[in-house]
Amino acid sequence: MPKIGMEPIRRNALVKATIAEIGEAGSLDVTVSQIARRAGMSSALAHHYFGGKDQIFLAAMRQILRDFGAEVREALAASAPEARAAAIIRASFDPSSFAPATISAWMTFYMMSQTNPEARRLLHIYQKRLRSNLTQALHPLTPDPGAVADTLAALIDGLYIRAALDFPDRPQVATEHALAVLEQLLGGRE
Amino acid sequence: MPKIGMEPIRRNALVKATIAEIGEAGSLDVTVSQIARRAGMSSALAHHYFGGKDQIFLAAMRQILRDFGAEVREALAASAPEARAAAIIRASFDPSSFAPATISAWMTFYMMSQTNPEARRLLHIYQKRLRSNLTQALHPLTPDPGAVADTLAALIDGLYIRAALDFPDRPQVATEHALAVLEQLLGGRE
Amino acid sequence: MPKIGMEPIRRNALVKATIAEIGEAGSLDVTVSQIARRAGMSSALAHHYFGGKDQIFLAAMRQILRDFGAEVREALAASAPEARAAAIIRASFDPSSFAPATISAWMTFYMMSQTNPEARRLLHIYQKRLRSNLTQALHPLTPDPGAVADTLAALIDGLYIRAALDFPDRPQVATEHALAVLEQLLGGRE
Amino acid sequence: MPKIGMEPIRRNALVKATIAEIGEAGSLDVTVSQIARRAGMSSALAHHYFGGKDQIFLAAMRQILRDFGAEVREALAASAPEARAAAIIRASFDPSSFAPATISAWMTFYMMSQTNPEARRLLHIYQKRLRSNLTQALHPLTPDPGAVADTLAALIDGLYIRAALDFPDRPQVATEHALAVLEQLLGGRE
DNA sequence: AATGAATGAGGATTCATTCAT
DNA sequence: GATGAATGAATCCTCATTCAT
Repeated sequence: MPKIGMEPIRRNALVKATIAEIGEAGSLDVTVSQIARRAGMSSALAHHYFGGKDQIFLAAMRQILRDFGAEVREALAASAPEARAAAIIRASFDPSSFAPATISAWMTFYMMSQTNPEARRLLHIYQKRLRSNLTQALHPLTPDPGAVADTLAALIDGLYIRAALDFPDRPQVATEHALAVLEQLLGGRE
Repeated sequence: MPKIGMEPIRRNALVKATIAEIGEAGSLDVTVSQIARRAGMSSALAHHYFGGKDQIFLAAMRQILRDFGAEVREALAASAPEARAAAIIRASFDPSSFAPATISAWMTFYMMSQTNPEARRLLHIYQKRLRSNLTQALHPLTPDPGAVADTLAALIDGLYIRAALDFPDRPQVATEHALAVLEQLLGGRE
Repeated sequence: MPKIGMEPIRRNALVKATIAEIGEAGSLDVTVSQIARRAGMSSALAHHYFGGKDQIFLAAMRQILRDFGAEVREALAASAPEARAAAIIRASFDPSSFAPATISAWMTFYMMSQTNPEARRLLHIYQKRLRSNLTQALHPLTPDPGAVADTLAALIDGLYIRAALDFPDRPQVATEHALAVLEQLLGGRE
Repeated sequence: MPKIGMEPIRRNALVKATIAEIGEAGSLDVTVSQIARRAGMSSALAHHYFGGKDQIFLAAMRQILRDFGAEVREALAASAPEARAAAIIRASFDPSSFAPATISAWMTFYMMSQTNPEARRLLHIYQKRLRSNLTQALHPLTPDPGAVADTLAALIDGLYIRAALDFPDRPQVATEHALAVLEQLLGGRE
């Protein structure tokens, strides 16, 4: 007895299942059937709702990006103006970003960006937003917030990849590292 | 007309073909047959020489790493002691590192590292070597070469990914950016 | 036009096709595609329903064993107590057991038993059942039904293999042979 | 530096290696390369000497049959006339016949007989010889040596298969069993 | 809304066999 | 006599995707 208004519930379940499944597999080598089974439905229905595997994954990635965005917004709202840049850094290395599923999703996302335009578009949006957040946060702290933001953004990405791939215990080290650099970059001014 | 001593030739051809094919496809979604065809042999022979697809790719990655290592060594040899850190940075953003094939190979490599132990081992070796090179180069320039090396290494990775994925024209920007940060990090001393 | 409830039909068709195909080939050197084609479906569907080639074959063997078991049961039901041992012998050499497909299946089954645990399990079950049937049938006829049953069971297997491999026309000879031995073995009592 | 007169040595090594390899694999699923490697030569040479995989295996089977024939001959020569039938039975269940390699070879041999004429021919020869040996041995003991020989031959095959496939420890049981039946079959006369 | 049924297309891998040296 | 080189052909299996119900 098909219910009405199931669509958002189903889509949500699929997104969650996708993230979980990718996390367990460590890569995108996950079948649509596996995802659908975990989400409690047939693979046909998954296709019905999303149109194809890529789009299922993209939806999952959008979710991850959305969650991260929310985290950043919260962190910013709770911080004094001078602490906002640090807050962004802390959010970037939040343990939730180091869940195996999230790491795998990011790697897959990077790979996909090279051939899938929609993935590339998404990635650009994310990067622009991060840069904009950083620039704004740095505004009261340095005469050239854009330059510092660029450096920090790249550093965050680099530290993330290294922390993710190398040593599962390095998120904290990465945070401290980035914070130290931030200080140093700003310190040059004083 | 089978000649003797073909093995190294074939292996080499396969490695080259793998890199080229990955470059065109933008991912590891390349069949062994495609690679073998481009290398001018049957897929069976490719298997015969390497044992499997993963090992073919790993051999290709080793080649890329080897090439990069050689480039760094050359750059170091040709530089005055104070210019060595800058030389490593320049080598890291050498146009050869931004060939689509190289970028795709790196992404694939990152992905593989999450599940394939041999890939992970390779990646660690590469990272250790880069850090060691940087530390040594920074020795005459700063009292804490290790810390600066860590920052630079992460920054290089971050800038590389961003340059690779975002804007195919940004290698130069990345170089300058990294060099500027280097100066700033060292400048903290003065 | 996919109907619902096809599974048992498909499985059945595959089992039949497997037996037929093995019969024609004289061995398990039959591709899943051949079997599937004969069963009127794609090889992918065959895999979907059975999971793999071995399991397809095992299902076919189970069918053969089941058919044989039914035959024995019928023969036993229709026989007077003193004639039951003879009935089992007759059933064992029924022409249906000498269909090329059945012979090939048995040979394959024997081979498989050496490496495949499930096949070995099945074989043991079959042998236990045969022995139990024989023992029960011999109960009223001899003081040591177990010993006679063992001899008869081995004799039946030996005669079967010889009849199957040697002379396609020997089933009858085998039956008579086994019946004569039965008499002799029991005659020892008198 | 190719030596002269290597042919018999090579052939012998290959036959031995084939038996060993089949024994380890438990089936004919052994590659020519494996066999050749174990025999210390290239697979090409194996082909050169035997022409093909089937013929390599057939040569191995001939060896097994020859060994068994020799064993029987020896046993017969060492026995008093009344003990010859028993000697054949004992030879048939000699531990050497239950080496995994031998068992697997026999199974393979049976399978092959169904499609390979040369294998079938070989099998017939073996069976005729066994029957002839048994008949001769039974001559002084029973008025119908042919009939008893047929029964014993079938029983031996049946017990062999059962002993081989079921319980690796049953050779002795099989021997005793066959000897008991022999006695009984002859006893019917007295 | 939901799914069981079904498949085409492909893909890694294996192997017996051939051949030039 | 001996082999490294090479491959064609095959085979199992997987999976995203479609469709009738």
